Amino acid sequence: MFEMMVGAILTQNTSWRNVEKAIDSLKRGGVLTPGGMRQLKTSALASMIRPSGYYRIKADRLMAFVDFLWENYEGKVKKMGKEPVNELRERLLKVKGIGPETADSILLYGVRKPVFVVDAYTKRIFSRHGIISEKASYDHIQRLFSDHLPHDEKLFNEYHALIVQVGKALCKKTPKCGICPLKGIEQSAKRIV
DNA sequence: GACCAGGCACATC
DNA sequence: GATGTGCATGGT
Repeated sequence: MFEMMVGAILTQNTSWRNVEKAIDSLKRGGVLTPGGMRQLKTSALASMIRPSGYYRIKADRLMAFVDFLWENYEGKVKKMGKEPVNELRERLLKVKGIGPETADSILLYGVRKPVFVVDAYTKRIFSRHGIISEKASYDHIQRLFSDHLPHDEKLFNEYHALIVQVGKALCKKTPKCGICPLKGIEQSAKRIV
């Protein structure tokens, strides 16, 4: 689903609320498709996604991704989804502006592959519980989940959604403030490790 | 008005 | 290989 892939890039270090405004503007402009977006000038795209912040950089990144889609898959998300996950992930990571989290979001939410997405919330929650180190690498954290959970797209999708939900409610300033709503997930977190 | 948000590339040491 | 910095808007 192209919209989710665009969202994955726009949400880089940005709240989803602001991303929605940008997505709406793309929808209204009728350019929320690989073909429509490719027709745009980068500057025009940039002004449409302004509310999502870092708009000049993100316009470049979106264009790089759309070019990638056209150069390799005739602009078809479906065709991209047919490629084996590991190969696709490697290729996505080579696109400028797509790092591990964005690549994995595209794989999970865009083409429904069972890939676990690690984000700031995941790190914050699980490191605060002493389950991972604060400076654990992306790959390390991902492997932790990947090795202990069944590879099920729906499960990963839901699990990530729950992490985001808890993460948002989580106190950001004082790691040990004691009022964070985390007690409930502690058991489930430990169970998978 | 300060601080933060579901990253990433690039420069520098 | 680790660490620092720029990118920018909108909500609290």
